[in-house]
Amino acid sequence: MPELPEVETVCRYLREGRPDQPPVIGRTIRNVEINWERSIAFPDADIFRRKIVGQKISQIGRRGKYLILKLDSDTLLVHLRMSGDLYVRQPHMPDGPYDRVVFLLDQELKLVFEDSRKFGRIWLVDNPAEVVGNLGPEPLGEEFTPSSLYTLLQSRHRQLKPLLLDQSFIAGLGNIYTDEALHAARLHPLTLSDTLRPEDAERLWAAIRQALQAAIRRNGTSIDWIYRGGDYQKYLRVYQRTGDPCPNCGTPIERIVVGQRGTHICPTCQKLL
DNA sequence: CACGAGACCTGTTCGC
DNA sequence: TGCGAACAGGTCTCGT
Repeated sequence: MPELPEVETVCRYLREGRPDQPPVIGRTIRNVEINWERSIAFPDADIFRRKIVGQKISQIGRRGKYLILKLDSDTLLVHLRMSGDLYVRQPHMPDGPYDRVVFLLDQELKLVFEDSRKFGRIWLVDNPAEVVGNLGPEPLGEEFTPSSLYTLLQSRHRQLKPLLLDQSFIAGLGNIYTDEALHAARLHPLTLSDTLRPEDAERLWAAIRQALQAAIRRNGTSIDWIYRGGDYQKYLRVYQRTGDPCPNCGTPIERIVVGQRGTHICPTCQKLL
């Protein structure tokens, strides 16, 4: 499900609430149900339970695709991977078949980690850098500039798409927004990173920021039945639009495979340099 | 260092 | 209709 815009949306719902979901800030974790132990990456499930019970959630943030919940004395990190979701369930709402970890809060509220494919992971650590310390820059942050991207691209000799998906290069891009950004920047996904000129890097920089910001404004992209809310899928230019006309030139969008990931390009607009 | 394959999982869709 | 293959928003590990 989630890339940066979807995680940002989940983060905002947890922090600020939404019509069917009260905010989670300030609530105390009274107990935890762990229905799939491997969802807990660290520490072991019994230690996790013992440490987390009684702690209050004081802040909620995001780094790359990680949700970061500050507790009284530890930090809870959640990565939703492919099919995860994290949201508050009210007493009248039924349990679901994919509830992997359920945090029981005050007032019969539950913070539910739902994850059909079981790829998602949760950490409870003293220092969040233990988990997110190796991430690359935040693409919407101030330190990410056209020239910093150009320098980073020059420092590697890799195909653009796998490089943009590498979270230690830039944090937060996934398959959807990488395809969207490369198309908007008119760059072929197999282009080698150190062949870009400064103006190519600047176009890519702008395309990445634009795609992420526009998707956040639409509350993210909903492709499966799993994700509730966002509607950026209506505005996708190439992702899962194989055969549809390119919004720039009308050429049918093609699907190729790059680094074992389905990849969507316009063969006219995105020429290999 | 760069790259490809395989693993981890379950559910849906596609093709015959 | 049925059934296996292919595919899905992610990341890690291993071998070359």
